[in-house]
Amino acid sequence: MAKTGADTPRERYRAQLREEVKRHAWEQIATAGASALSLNAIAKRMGLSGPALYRYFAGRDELITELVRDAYRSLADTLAAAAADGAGLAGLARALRGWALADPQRYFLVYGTPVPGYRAPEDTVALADRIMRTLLDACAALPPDAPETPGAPEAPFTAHLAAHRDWAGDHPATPAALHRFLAFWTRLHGVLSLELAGHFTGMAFHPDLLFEAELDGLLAPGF
Amino acid sequence: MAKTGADTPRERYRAQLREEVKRHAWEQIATAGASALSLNAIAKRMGLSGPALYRYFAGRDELITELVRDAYRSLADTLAAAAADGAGLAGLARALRGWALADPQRYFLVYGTPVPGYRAPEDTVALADRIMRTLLDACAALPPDAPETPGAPEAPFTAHLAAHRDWAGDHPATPAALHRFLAFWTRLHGVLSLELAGHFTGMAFHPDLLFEAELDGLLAPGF
DNA sequence: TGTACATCAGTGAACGCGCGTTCACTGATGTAC
DNA sequence: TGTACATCAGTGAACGCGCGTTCACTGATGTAC
Repeated sequence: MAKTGADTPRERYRAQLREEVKRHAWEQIATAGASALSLNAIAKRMGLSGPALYRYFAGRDELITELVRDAYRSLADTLAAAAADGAGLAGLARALRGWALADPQRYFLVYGTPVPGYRAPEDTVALADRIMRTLLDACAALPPDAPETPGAPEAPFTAHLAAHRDWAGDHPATPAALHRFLAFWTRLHGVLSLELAGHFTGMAFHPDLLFEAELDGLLAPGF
Repeated sequence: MAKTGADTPRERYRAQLREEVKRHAWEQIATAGASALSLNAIAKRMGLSGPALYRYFAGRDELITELVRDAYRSLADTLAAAAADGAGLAGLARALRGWALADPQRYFLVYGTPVPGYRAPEDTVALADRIMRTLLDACAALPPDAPETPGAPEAPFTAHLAAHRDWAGDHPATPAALHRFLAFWTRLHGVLSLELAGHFTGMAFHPDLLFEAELDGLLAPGF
């Protein structure tokens, strides 16, 4: 009787085929980029006729939106699983890197160049929040910075965050933790996105060592 | 007699029209992203017929390549001008940020999500090198880190760079300077690209303050 | 267990679109004597 | 300064392509009695 989670053979088949479409979509994105995604091409690859897919997706846009949602969910789950396994901030960082390396175009679909017109559906911000909350938790869980040297002034941006912490909602993170979270996010994204985009090719160093070096800096007191 | 720089009226006109095409191309990219760039659409907007543009560009690919080249050149020139004005690393950072904010899609065309198949033409790596060299110069020009506390070990990644500095060619930068350059590049790219992609919207802090905070960290000894 | 009906997956044809690109041609602009 | 010729910008028609999407239809799968 439950409407959600109905499990007739037909519904199972539908869900299965939707998944297969998405698998092919990811393949196509990996090969030619997200802008080249085409319903007809996917159908052809699956041995179906073009219009068949309209039984499963309202159109190209819904498919892309679904892929974005899946990417967010996958990353959120990966980080949540790492956190549940007791990973600290360093563990989360490495989980993030692993996730990104596993499928660069999936990473870019979420954090890459935005298409000027595109507006992400409402519910993806909740998914993005889940990711940020997990990272923020780990930042807040770090041992607080050295017993405040009296007279050592807070970083100006940390002070600024104390006055602009609305976006963190009711999260009990200190301004310093918020600051560390933002540094964590932006620095690791910086290394990762340049690495994935191939901007380090031709340079002989190992990107994972640069990643670890940045991570080290983020874990240091005062970072 | 000089083949280059010939300046007949016709050649001036050609150059002028090529520029106009590129201006429209940038507008189109800013509105709908680089993947939506279309020669026909540009021609229409200029009041010309589609095939007319083939007098000026061999095709869509040559136009895009030319835009990439221009973007690289523009950034290289901007940084070189700042350096010539006596700007240090902080000044270069702010020049970079100004350049990126002036036209986000231009920034993304160079440092954004790569199209899987695309191979950048050979001469753009030389332009990318010019940019990196300017930044590397500024990193090398910083006062060297505090008189090495004896026993304070070098960061492992700095040591790694000492053994993998080929990409810096004959640049007389110390491994520490190379390391600082990479941190500079990746951290600022991290803040910038997330800001330009709109990932901070909804958070109430000022991105320029985060940028300055990261910059501060990069200028500190030991960063 | 068997028949009658409803549901739904998938097809093929079709529409309109915009794209990149080629080609033969017209008309204006510059050049040489 | 004037005429004859070459150069080149831009046009319009055309080709082939793949796209997203709609629609009427067939045939298989499930459901109810």
